[in-house]
Amino acid sequence: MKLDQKEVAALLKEMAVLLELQGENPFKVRAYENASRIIEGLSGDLEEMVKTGEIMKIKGIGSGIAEKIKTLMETGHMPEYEELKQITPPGLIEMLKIPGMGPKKIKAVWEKLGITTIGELEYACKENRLADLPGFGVRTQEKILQGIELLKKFKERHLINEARAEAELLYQALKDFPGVIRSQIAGSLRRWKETVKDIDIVASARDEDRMKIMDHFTSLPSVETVVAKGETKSSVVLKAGMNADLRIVSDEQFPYALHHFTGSKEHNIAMREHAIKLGLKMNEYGLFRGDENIPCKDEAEIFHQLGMDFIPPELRENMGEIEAALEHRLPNLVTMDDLRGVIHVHSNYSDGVNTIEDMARAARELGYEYLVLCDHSKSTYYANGLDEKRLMEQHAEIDRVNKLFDDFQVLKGTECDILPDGSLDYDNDTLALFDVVVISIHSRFNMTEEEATQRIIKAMENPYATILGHPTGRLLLARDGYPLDMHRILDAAADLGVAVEINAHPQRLDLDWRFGKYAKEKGVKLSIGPDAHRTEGLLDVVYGLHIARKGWQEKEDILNCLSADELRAFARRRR
DNA sequence: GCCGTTTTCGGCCCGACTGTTTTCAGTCG
Repeated sequence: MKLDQKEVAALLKEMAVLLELQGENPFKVRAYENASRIIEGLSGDLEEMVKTGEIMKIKGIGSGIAEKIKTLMETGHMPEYEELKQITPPGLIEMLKIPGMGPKKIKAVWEKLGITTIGELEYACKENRLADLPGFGVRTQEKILQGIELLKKFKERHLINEARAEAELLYQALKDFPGVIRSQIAGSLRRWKETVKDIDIVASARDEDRMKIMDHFTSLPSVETVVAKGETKSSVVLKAGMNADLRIVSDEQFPYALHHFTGSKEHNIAMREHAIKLGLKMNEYGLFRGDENIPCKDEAEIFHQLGMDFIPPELRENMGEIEAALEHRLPNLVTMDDLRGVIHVHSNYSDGVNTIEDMARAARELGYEYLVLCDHSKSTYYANGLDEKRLMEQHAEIDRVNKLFDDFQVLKGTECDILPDGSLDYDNDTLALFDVVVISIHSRFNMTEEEATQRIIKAMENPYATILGHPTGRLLLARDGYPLDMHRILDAAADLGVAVEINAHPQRLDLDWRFGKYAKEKGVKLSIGPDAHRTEGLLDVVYGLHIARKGWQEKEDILNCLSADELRAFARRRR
């Protein structure tokens, strides 16, 4: 039975949830959560590592979990998991999503009242049956009902561009409000996670100003309901359907609070464990030796006090960044200023809104040196893909536009479809006309993992393929990608010298950043592509850039950092 | 369940807020 590491990771995560609902030792629960994350981010052959026992050398995986993974990979079963699954009604897992319902309360309503679904829970609240349980009361009951309402009304996660827009509104309303000294957006938004659950903002102020800032925050026009309101922390639900938290600390405490609320939780735990090793204590208010705070004026000083280089927020996922910071081998992450060209945009020759000239002017305006125009190929008839005849017209238009500038150029590219059998949508004579060929899948999503992986590898073997576009085809919060063995794809990309796209559209962000380190280890070049269908879409590059940073990418790893001529040469060298 | 520059046992990050309690448990991040 073949299980990939994603499936093993998912099973370990679920194991953690099941154990938690059984009231197991919280540290045991954490052990499973950690193991899940480690396996998910593992680069290397999991099956091999399990077989050789190599896996136990990784911090966080001991004999117990290693043994369970071994059994799972050999037999396809994990008896402990299956037993727990047997005795745990699935509705209990759903209940964890209700704000205010944790494992203890769920266990209580299950054991005392026999409640196993959210529907039953809602009914029981309305019948006033929860109020008499020990540790519960009328207020608890109301809160749970409210939580169920919120759950029904709002999605759990939000796209990064939508959350950033809301966060920016709150931040603008707060940053110059009287009494606010420093303020910043923190949380997963600052770490540039591809989707976010809520918005976190940290501010500093004098004690006597705090309450009026909280009053201001909780009564902003985008706020729908106030969930909690205290002197240091307030929590609201926005009309846009997401939660937002504001924390206020003193200005001396601001750097520590900013670090704390930037997270991730896993990163913070690991940081504190490291602090303890140095005889220090760390929390959101300071870095303490005994009772004495070690003063730090910004985040960088906190890291330096702990013997580390500054860790950029994107890397704070406890996926090796702390060790790297201690050994002074953090990557020098790629920046917006390093990007010289925009790769992968559409024009009105296929399904874009704007003309080639519009797109070129907009890209030039943003400071880029070149644009790689990649309209669709002939099979994507729904997107007005170009047949050979219209392609010639388009190339003539590109030549015309290129005469308009002496400091900017449009390169001839295509987003050429990968057909179901892995061949490309243009013949090689036609492909030879392009400077850059992006190849992507837009049809037949329902293949098996093996078929889809083969299909893509075969397409990459074509010597005219330059970049694999949006490799999984996922649409965040809407559609999973087709199943792929991404490690094999990246291995093949490395062998063949094909680059892989980080599609920067906020609904894609595909290649997933979790594969960034693996791609880097293998020497696969990545390309940041906004996939823009109108001039405004060029701004999406920023999302792709930060996803690249999250995947540990440096300037040398990114195709967009090449000059136009270097990019042409990159494409030519495998023809 | 994991881990060890005191340790193979006894710890395991830390604090705010809420609601149920008269000093604390549960949840959340």
